[in-house]
Amino acid sequence: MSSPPPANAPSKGDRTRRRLLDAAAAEIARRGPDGTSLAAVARRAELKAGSVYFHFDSRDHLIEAVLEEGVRESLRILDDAVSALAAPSAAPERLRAAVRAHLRAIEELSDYAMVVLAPPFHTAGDRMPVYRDALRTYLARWTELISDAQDAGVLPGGTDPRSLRDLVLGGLNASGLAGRPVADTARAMESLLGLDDG
Amino acid sequence: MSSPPPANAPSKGDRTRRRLLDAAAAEIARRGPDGTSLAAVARRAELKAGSVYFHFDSRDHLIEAVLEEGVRESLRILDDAVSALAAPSAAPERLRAAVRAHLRAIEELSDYAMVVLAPPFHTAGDRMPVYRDALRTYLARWTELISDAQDAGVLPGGTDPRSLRDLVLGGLNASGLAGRPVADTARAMESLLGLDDG
Amino acid sequence: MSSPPPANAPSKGDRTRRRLLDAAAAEIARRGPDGTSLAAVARRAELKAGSVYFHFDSRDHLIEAVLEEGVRESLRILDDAVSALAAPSAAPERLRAAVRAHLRAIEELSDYAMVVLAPPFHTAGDRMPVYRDALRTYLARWTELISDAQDAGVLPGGTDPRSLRDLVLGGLNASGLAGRPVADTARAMESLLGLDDG
Amino acid sequence: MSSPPPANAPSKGDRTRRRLLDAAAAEIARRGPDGTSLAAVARRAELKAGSVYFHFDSRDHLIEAVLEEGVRESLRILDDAVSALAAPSAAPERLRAAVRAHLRAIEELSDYAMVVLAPPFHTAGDRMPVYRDALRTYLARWTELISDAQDAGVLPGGTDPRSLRDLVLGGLNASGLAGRPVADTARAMESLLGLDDG
DNA sequence: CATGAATGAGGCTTCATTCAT
DNA sequence: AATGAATGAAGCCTCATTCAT
Repeated sequence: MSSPPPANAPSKGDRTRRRLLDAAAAEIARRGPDGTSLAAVARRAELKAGSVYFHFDSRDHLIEAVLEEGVRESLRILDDAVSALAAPSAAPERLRAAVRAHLRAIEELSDYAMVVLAPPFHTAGDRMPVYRDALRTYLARWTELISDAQDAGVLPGGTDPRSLRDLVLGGLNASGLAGRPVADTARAMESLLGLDDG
Repeated sequence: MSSPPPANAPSKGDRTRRRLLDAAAAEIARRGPDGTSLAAVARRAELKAGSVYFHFDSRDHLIEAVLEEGVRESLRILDDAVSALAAPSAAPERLRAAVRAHLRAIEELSDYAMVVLAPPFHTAGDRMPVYRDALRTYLARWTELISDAQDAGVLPGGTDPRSLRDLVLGGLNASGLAGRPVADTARAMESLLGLDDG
Repeated sequence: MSSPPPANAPSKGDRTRRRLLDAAAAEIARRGPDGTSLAAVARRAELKAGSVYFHFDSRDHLIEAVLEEGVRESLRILDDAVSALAAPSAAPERLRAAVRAHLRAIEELSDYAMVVLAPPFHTAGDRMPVYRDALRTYLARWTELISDAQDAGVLPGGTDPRSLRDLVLGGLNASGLAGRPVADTARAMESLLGLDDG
Repeated sequence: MSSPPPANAPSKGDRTRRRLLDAAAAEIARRGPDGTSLAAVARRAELKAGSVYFHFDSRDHLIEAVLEEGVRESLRILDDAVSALAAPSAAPERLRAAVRAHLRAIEELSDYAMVVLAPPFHTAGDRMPVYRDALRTYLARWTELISDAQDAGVLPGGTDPRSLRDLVLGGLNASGLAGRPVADTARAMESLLGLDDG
């Protein structure tokens, strides 16, 4: 017979769930949340549409899970990068690390990043509280970083840090989602932010 | 018995067409192109869904008309602003005028701007050549402005001007669409671009 | 001003009505009564759909007028041909004249014939009494001709003449509508009916 | 708890599919392919319109399946009848068997036959290649039979066998579809074709 | 006479969802 | 854990028809 599974191995159900999340992320990245049909996701995951309901309560719950996972992973990458700095580190240094982390997230998360960062998807937040809260946390973290940099004189004070944050994140996302080379984008943004040299 | 209409008065059809475009812009701004149903547009325009076909060939044609008008108007505002400068004017001056024009477009065009600038809508471009071409023209104009600014030493050379362009436009759009005060956004962006003083 | 029209000249309305009938016949011949839309007919007649209602009470009335005209003309051709024979003429001679007249009708009436003779259109008869009655008259005339030929010993007696009539007309119609050369069809049918030589 | 189904029992899906085909045949026979609405078919099959799509890709595919099945069954009946003759059998004998087979098909296939044989339905062939090909095969088989009969001197030579075939099939169809007694129609056609006695 | 504009009904199709198996 | 089958709502579109102009 088959040998017993290792202790922490993902069960069959876990693996199917993962396939569904990946399939949904791919569809959402290509067609947007509204253009994504359960049938298309199921097909991509090699399942029938009805079977999705064994793993998720509804189409919206599946989509929300994808969006939330995207933001949560982005936050993890961001926090890891900032934590990895020799503490205590200066605001500009942290800001530069954040810029790079954000771009790395876009690169590494592929479909999940596309799904999360494209601004118009934010409208989905209305119906999806878990996703909305995760996004708020992510943005709050950035607001802090920006605010600190303003206090340190690296960024212009007297401006709502959220405006600056949107300017920075919006720029990074647009460039990243357009497929510009990450190194290019990073260098240009760091130059604009006056973070050129260590 | 009714007095004759003035020479250039819009006909009843013209007025209905305009109502439809505005209604569609509002819906698209709120739900995205894919989330916009013909019935919702018609309801907003106080028409029945079937009547839309008297004015547009299909839902897609209507949506494309909205997107295209948004970009076209944005381009007009941009070109007007740059042309209004005392010629010949320097690259930085032109860039600053463009930044302000773009923000003004976001403000003035309201729904149409939202519709046009939100990056993910770009996917709609696949099926909508007229919109796609208009968008290309708009982006090309910006690439030029950026490139000139690079040549003038205001922006970092050695970077693909399209990366810089996406950074700038992406930032402005995100900030503008998020409803940040335009003055704030303008000041912050000009500071980042080193355009602070004349 | 314009000179007064000649006494019996068709009025403008008459001419439009004729254009509509011809256009409808063409559409019906190509797509069948159910596949024929008012818009298509109007387009072919270079009118707008709404204008049709000035000339006909409804789409069904227009279609019925076409069908009826087709049968009426076929009957005229048939009666003319039989009347033209040197009276009194024998049954076989009359039958041969009828066969040739029917084929000539198919040829000359073109769209109108196609419209009339294709059996499945008979279902339209349910809603269209004028057409149904005209068709009955036509079929009755043929039943007589067949019956006379049976009495004259040219066709097998002891068979319901209507069965024979359907056999003959069905064959002629199928061959004619399939576009077989009329001479071929006529010769073959006359041979089957034993009408080869005078 | 329920006893296991017999080996070759049709599944629930098979039975629904059959109900749909029958319902569609009935509708087509009564209103023609163009007059047949999905809703009407679904109602007759005691299903909702949308459910049809679980079994067929589109309304056109369903209709084509009906037409094709009608011709295919007719061909089977024809081939069975001719094969059943003591081989080798003479051309006239085969032709007589074919005439009777064709009439039997009209009788047995009921709605399916009506659907298949009514000439104007041929226009449907444009969009329906499977049906078109089946029909061609059927007609080709008849052309052979006719041609052989010509060679054997039973039917007039010097005439395109396809004209003769249309004459014969058109006659049989018209008479069969009009509901004439099959025995009457068979006797009359055999008399016309000179096939009266063995 | 004819058009422009609108309507309401109906048609085809997609889709999220349910449920028995 | 997954499928087969069905549903009902909704979406897009066509069309006969009406009516003011």
